[in-house]
Amino acid sequence: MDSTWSALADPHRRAMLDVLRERACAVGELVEELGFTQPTTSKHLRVLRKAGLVRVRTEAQRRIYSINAEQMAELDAWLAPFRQLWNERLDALGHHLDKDEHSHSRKQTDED
Amino acid sequence: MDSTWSALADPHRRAMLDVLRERACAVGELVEELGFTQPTTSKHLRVLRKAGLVRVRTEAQRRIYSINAEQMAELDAWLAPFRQLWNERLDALGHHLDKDEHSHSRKQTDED
DNA sequence: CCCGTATATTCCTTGACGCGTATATACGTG
DNA sequence: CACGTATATACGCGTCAAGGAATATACGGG
Repeated sequence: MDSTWSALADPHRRAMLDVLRERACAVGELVEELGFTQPTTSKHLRVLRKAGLVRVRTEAQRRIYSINAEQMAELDAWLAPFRQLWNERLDALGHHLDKDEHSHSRKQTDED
Repeated sequence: MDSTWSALADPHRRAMLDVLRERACAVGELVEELGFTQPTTSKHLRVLRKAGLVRVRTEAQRRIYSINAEQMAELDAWLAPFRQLWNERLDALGHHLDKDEHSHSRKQTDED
């Protein structure tokens, strides 16, 4: 899914997921815990909900949000084929430690 | 890292990573394979590079891009604590299949 | 040194996003 | 039904990212 990844692009939303991973929370608890305003929190929760990353359970006036593990599993599913790459790399490091003369310690990725 | 996640928010860039996972590619090959224009491809590659998700190797005029497995591993590291959640869920399904009366089959996430 | 190939960058416009403020809706209580 | 609590939404604004077209840079060959 596309909205799933764009939902994770925002660090605030990842922080919310980190909290929700510990326990399901009402909106007000997230507001207290993270310090965002209530409308902002609700709007981020809406994005997470549309992305399928969280689900809601209504409990009187309160909305209890919790992680939707299945959607998180989809993220993991996309990541899974890449996992083989760093396993190979770790394996390679074990075999011939300095074959690439530590060239990976050069920072060539943030040359801006 | 923050730029790492925002880089993945774009489906084009995820597609590029999917290609690069199979084999390292020059820019031109990515252009052919994915059908984006050359400037667009270069710009997306720049984002991926700044995010640390790919690295470049210069080879005459061509720039060979490849996955940076270490940064992908960081994504996996963030995802890891959540993995426990769906393992628990799968485990729970195994033990008492319909304890939550299949409530997770209701789509309450895309109510927009 | 000029040229062709390969790639990066700039400029510009447009659309999406996040925040804050204000307001609307839902729910329980007296 | 008026009220307070809890949450969601609408609006206006500033910022930012993406795409297209044009241009600039790097490299190798004759």
